[in-house]
Amino acid sequence: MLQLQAIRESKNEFITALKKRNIDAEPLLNKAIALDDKRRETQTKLDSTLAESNSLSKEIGILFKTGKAQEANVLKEKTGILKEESKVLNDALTTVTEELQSLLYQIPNIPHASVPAGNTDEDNEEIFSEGDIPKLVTNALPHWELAKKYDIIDFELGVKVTGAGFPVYKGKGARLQRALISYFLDKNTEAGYTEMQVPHLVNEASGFGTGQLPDKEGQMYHVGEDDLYLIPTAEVPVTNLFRGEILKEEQFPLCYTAYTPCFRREAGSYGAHVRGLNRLHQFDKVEIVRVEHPSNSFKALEGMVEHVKTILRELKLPYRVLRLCGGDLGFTSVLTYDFEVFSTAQDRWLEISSVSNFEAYQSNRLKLRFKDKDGKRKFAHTLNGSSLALPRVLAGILENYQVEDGIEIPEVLIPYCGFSKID
RNA sequence: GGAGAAAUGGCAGAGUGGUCGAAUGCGGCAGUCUUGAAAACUGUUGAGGGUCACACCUCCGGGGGUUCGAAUCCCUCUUUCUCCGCCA
Repeated sequence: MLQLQAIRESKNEFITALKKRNIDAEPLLNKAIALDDKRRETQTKLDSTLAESNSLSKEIGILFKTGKAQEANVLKEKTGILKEESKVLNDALTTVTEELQSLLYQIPNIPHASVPAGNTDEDNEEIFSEGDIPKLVTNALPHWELAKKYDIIDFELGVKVTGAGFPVYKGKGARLQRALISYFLDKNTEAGYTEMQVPHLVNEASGFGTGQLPDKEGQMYHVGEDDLYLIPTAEVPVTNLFRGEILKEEQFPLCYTAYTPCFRREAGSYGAHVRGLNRLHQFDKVEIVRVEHPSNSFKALEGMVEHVKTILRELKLPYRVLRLCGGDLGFTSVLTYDFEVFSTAQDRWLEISSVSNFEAYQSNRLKLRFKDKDGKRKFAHTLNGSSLALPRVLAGILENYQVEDGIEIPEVLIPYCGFSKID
């Protein structure tokens, strides 16, 4: 959520920047300022009404104590009127505050200067690529065929137990999954991230804190009976660990990593691009989350990008890094880098990581602040990234490492798997 | 799931209708003393709104109510603890 003060100070810059998201923000921002003016005005009126009422109450107390009941009763009538007034004003304040709040929820974050304008993923900007695209054997198979051939992932079993998009990993497939999780967590730990195990269900307040609610309600599974949401990413529980906190400056940076399954309804997705592991309702992901001093958040973002690169380099997967354009940028993000691995057998790029800086947008919702040297409270910056999402990494490995008589295991994973080939 | 108890500032813990935004202790910060540190002593120390700055307003788990006036009384929800039951 944007800060009112920032909107007031930088309205024109915000309007220009939000054009990159193809949004005409001018009416929204003007309305926000107008509502805030109204809110302040109402608040001031209410305050002075309450102040008058408070001082009268004190007088009444004194009058009763000194036995002047008659005079007290005269004042009581006055406070009665003030009470009516303050009730009306209080209702008006509630209304305008809620209106302002829901308006602010509708305004996305301001894209960074480096974010290219654009509408779709076609307009994303490739900024880096690495790794050779392997020459595969003739009759190379896509991962869903390989999964069947070597009996390591069973999509039909998942359909039987739950439904489409809930695969069952079997034997070496399951072991490879577990190996990847351990490997990612170890790499993140090495890089200074503290491993956490967090709940896989969150309450409504957490959904609001990181921005999944109110907009993306339909993307999360909701347990109505207990009013809880299945997490779509570890970002939600991990970032919300710090909801409402006031940090000390010397606590920065806070760096955490967590493995969780992720649950996404993916309403409306269909077609060839969602075959196999390409798009699932439940998948595994290892996430990294940072809470940073505002002066360091972009440096931290670059550091996260470099960190993810080292992992892909070790896995020897061909990948590229994209800077997302305004139209593709997530609602709460200022700047996002997507990592894509090349799926040779499908002849397409698969997104495997998304690394973002949210600046103060989430912090404002979370009320995640720190005290600076002058003792002033300011919003911290939050960042997160996948390091990494499992299914498409797995797809990339299966497809790119396939040989005539099986699938080889990337060298760094062999100690984790306990085998070097799937056959 | 049943029965009971509780929820107060960073923490501990007073406060049961009227200068209570809240005693006291610990912790934090600043200072005195000291070569330095510790100890001791003195001062200071919650959050939000509002203001140029004050004033002022709101907040004692959340919401609602009674009252001129609520941390304090009533209703309700949530959470925690104890006991019983069930259970990986």
